[in-house]
Amino acid sequence: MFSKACEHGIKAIIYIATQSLQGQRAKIGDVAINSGSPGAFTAKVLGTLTKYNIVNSYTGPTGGFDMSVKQMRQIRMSDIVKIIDGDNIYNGCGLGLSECNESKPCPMHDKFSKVRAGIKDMLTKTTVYDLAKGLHEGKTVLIR
Amino acid sequence: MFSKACEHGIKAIIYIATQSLQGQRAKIGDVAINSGSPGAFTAKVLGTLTKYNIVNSYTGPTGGFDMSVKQMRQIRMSDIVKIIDGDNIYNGCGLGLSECNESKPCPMHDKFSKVRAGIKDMLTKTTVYDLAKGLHEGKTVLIR
DNA sequence: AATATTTAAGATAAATTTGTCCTAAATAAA
DNA sequence: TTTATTTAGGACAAATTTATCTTAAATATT
Repeated sequence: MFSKACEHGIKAIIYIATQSLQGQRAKIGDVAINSGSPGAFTAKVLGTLTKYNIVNSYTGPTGGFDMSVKQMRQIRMSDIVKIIDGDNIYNGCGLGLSECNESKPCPMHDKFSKVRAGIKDMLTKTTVYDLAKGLHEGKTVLIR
Repeated sequence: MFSKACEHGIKAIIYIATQSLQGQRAKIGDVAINSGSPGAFTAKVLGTLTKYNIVNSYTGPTGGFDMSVKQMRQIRMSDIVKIIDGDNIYNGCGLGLSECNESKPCPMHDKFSKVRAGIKDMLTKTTVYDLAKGLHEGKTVLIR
């Protein structure tokens, strides 16, 4: 469904958000340990997300990553997925055709587009804050 | 969503089914041309699907692939996807955790499992015949 | 029986994704 | 100003997926 880069990116963002809720910046090492993801790899993904103002980064001692509550509430999972994996998941053909639409559909188009709409809807309605809250309250986990 | 192997496999199966509806076996070369997929690669996927009795293969002149109408009506897209891509799409965690369930869920579990159920439902309710019919009637296409 | 045609299957190659490593740049603190 | 710490980013490596190539096995036809 999502690429590994995207999975790691999402987990990292959720962890950073929970730390930010506690007034703490998260260093990439902490992020890696607490989100169960490879540090250097995740660092690159966070670099991309920083460029898009999804998360904020700071160099030097006391540096790390953080998010404002405003960011957490505004940024939707659909934004993050789109930045990392592109929008193929929202618009792409289920059978990989370069184009596929109502007027010239692939055999799965009708049924597939409904599923896709469901995914998009779900990701669009879910903010970083929504997910960070569950983790912060101990109702969900990032590692197993 | 699906791997390339799965996309090519599904397209190939749908093409073979339409040919079978016309009483014709499809050779791998025909399949490749008419489903827009790489022949040798798709041949391997069809080899796997043959092993699982999704499709029938015959060697020698007049050989090729075909499906009975009974097969087309019984075999669901979920069967094909499971054989090629495994059942991660039905049961896997959206964030890639090795385990993820109600009692110890990842932050996306609740919302993600609904989406997954939608995908599974769609694939389970769609048979090869359903899709082959649309292609056979010229309502859908395999190449663009 | 010989031949031509087709799938089967293993080896190999190319491309993409995932992951690591190392150096540079930024910056807080001593 | 020096030092230690952290992200940034390029080069590189490993793993996986996608795709090709070649030979063997099966089989219909002559």
